[in-house]
Amino acid sequence: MASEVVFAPVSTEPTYRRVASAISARIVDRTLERGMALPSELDLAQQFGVNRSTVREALRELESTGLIARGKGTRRMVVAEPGGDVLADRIGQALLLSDVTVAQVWEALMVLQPPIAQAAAERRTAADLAAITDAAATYGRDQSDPAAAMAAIAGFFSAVASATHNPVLVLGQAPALQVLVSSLELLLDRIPQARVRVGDAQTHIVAAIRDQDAGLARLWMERHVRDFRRGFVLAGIDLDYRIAPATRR
Amino acid sequence: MASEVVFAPVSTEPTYRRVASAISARIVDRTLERGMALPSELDLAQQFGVNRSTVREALRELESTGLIARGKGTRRMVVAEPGGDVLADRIGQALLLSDVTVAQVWEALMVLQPPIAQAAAERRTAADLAAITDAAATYGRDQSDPAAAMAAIAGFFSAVASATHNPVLVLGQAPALQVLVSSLELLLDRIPQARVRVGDAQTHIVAAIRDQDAGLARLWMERHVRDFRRGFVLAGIDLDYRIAPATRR
DNA sequence: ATGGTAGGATTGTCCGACAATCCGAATTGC
DNA sequence: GCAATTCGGATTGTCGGACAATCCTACCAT
Repeated sequence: MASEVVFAPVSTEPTYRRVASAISARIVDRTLERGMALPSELDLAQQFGVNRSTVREALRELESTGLIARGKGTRRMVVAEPGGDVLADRIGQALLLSDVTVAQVWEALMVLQPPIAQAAAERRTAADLAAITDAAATYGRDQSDPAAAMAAIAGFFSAVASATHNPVLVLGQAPALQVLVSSLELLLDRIPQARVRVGDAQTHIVAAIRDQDAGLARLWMERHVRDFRRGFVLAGIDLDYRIAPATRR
Repeated sequence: MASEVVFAPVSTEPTYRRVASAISARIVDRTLERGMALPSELDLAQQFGVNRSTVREALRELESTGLIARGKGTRRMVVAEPGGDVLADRIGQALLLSDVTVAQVWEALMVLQPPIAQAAAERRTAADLAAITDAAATYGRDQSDPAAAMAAIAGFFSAVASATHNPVLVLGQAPALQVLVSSLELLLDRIPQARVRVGDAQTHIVAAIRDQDAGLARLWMERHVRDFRRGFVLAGIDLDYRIAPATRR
C-alpha cells in the first residue's frame, strides 16, 4: 500500500496535449486576446522546445475546439476567437450518435423555446428585430428547396435566441436546433402544408417580438413548437423514431 | 462578370480536414461502430494516400471533438465513442470567453432545471434514483473542500438531468452547469450558510423524485435555483459580474 | 500450466524538406 | 511624386524518413 505520499502521479499526457493546454490557458486567461494573431508555428515550436509537427497537432486540437481559427479573408495566421457556432456542429454530431428521437428533441424545444421567445421579446434591440425579421423572410423565400427551408427554420430559432443576449441560452439551445434540422427533412417532405403553418407561426412570433409583448411571444412560440409535434404525428412518423444524419448535399 | 455558371468552386480545404471529415462521416453513418478500433495511423495514411502526419492532424481533430478516444485502460488504438462529457469542457471554455454573467447563468438554469426535474421525477428508474441519491450524498460529505463541493453540486444537477433519459436536455443543460461551477466559488466562499441550504434543497428534490412527484420536484428545483440567485445577492456579488475561469488546482 | 521472453506492431516525437502562398518592401513606370 | 509591379522572405500545408518507448502476441522454458 501507499504508506506515505511522496510522489505525485507523473503526468503521462502526450506533449501535443500539454502544448494545447498551455495555449488554451493563455487564451482563457486573456493573455492572448480575441482577434490577436498567434505566433508562427515555428515560433511556438521554439518557445515550447518541441517540434513543429507537435505544435501543429496541438493547433488542430484548439482549432476544432473553436479557440483559434484561420483569419477570415486571409488564411495566413491563426487568431483567437470565441467558440460561437463552431461548437454547434460538433454537438449535433454527438447527439446524432446518441440515437436521439423526435420526441426528445421536441421535449427540449418545448422547454427552451418559449422562455427564449419571452426573453427575446423583452430584451430585443432594433438590430435583433431586424435579424429576426430577416430570418423569417429567408424562410418565406426559399420554401421550394427543402434543404434551404430546413436551414432557414433553424436560422429563425437562432435569431430569436440571439435576441435574448444570453450566450448560455444560445448554446443550450444549439444542440436541439442542430438535431431538429436533421429531423425536419422527413416532415417537410411528407407534409407540404407544414411549411405554411411554420411561416404563419413565424409571422406571429415576429410581430409579438416587435411589439415587445413577451407573453404573446411565448404563447406563439409554444404553439409553433407544439405544431412540430403535430406535424410529425400527421406525417405518420413514430415519435420514438431515431433521427438520422441529414443527407449530404 | 460570371456570365454562365460552369465551374463549381474548387474545394480548397486542407487535406487534414478532408481526412477528418471522411473518418467522421464513417462514424456518423455507423460504418465504424462505437467501441470499434480504428485502423492504425499508417494504415489510414495508406488508405487515404496521404502522409501519416496528415492523418495524425486529422485524428487530433476528431479526438477533441470526442468522436474518437484512446482505449480506456490501454492507450493503444483509437476507438469511436459518443461525445458525452468531453463536449461539456469545450462548451464551458467557450462560454467563459463570452463574458457570461451570473444573471445569464441563472436565467438559463431557471429555464432548464425545473422542467428537467419534473421529467426526471416522471421517468426516473431505480438506477437513476440511486445515482441521484449518491450525488446528493457526495455533496453532503465533502462540504469542507470548496472545489469538491462545487463539483458535487454540478454532479447533482447532472444526475438529475440524466434521469430524464433525454440526451438533448442533458447536453442543453451542460453549458449552464459548466459555467455555474466557476461562479460558485465566489458564493461558497462568502456565504457559508449557502452550503446548508443547498443540501436542504437537494434533500427535498431527491425525495420528490423518489416519490415520483413531478410537481413537487419541479417546485423544489425552482426554489433551489432561485436560492442561488439570492445567495449571490446576499454575497454582495453583482449579478452582472463576469464569471472568471475556475481557479486551477 | 505458469511464467517469462523475443519480435512485431503502433504511437509519440523529432528532423529535414519543398511547393504554394501571402506580406511587405524595394523597384520601376508614368 | 505617386502608383503599379516585382521580388524576396516568412509561413503554412504536406511529405518523407527516422527512432525510442510501449504494448500485443506468440513462442519458449521450467
